[in-house]
Amino acid sequence: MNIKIGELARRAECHVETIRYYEKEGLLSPPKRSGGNYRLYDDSHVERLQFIRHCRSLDMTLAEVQTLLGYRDTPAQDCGEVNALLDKHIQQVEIRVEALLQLKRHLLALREKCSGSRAIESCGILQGLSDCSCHSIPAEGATTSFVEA
Amino acid sequence: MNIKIGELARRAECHVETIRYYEKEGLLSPPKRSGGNYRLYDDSHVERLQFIRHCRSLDMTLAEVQTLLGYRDTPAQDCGEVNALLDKHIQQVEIRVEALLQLKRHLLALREKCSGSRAIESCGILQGLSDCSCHSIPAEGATTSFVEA
DNA sequence: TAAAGACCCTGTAGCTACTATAGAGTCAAG
DNA sequence: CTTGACTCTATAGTAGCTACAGGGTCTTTA
Repeated sequence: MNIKIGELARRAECHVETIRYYEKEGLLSPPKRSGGNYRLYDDSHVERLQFIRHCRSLDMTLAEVQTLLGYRDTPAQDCGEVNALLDKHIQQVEIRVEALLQLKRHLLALREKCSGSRAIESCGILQGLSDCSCHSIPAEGATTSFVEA
Repeated sequence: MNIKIGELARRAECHVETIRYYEKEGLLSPPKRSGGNYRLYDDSHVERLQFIRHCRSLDMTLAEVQTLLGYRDTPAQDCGEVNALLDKHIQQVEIRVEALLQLKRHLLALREKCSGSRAIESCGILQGLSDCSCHSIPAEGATTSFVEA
């Protein structure tokens, strides 16, 4: 079974460019090529790419995905480290949720400061934004980035 | 009152490079220079930069900050649009929180699949990650990025 | 046989909001 | 006069792609 990159992309629901990017980053090993220099994939590539995309949809970094792929590739070990990686990832998500809820509280407090259609000069929101008394910066590790659809 | 960029950075609690970056991006207008070509700032710059940093700590994009600065610079208007911008921003935060909670549910479900220290081959988590049946991609606009401390 | 269209190739630049260098110049204190 | 703290510009890097440009390949149809 030899499929070209477009078909692989369709089966894993991702862009062709993303596949080439993963190859460049070492998550997918360079596949064999056709006479016309087209990349040729088989079922194992489909499965591996789906694994990667699934991890990405769970918001893991490519480094985390690399680690998991490494575990997959050495089946002799036990999977305690897989569990640990996932636990750590869940914890990071929890931290982000907390940071976002804190952020929302700040935004709502700010929004309270102006409810009407006042003149810009007396707008409580703009004034609140100039006031730096609550200038707290969210905790580190609070950064998110999601795979796009 | 003429302060140099380092002092401005100290007062707004941000990096010198960030200030130069904001100038390049048009959020701060180029200040006057000293004989030795040093940037010289005054109180209005301090206030404007604090405004920007406050907005950033609330996770607004630089484009949103630009818009708010624009409103500030035209005090004749009323501030209905300021309220609208903030409402939209709050809504985006809510969407992100929901996406993250959904993500956490997925991760916890995955984590349930393996609790022991089994051999890698039979690890339920790695198997779950290969299975693409729940391959849902988080909603757009779910991306977060925070100002770092 | 030729041309059109769909697909593929490499390489590079762009996105956000900075951060981090390199290599040079300025300025005040000792 | 030298040291050290500060500043300047310009450029490259971060994550994870995405979007070209400028070509080549393959299949189908006229």
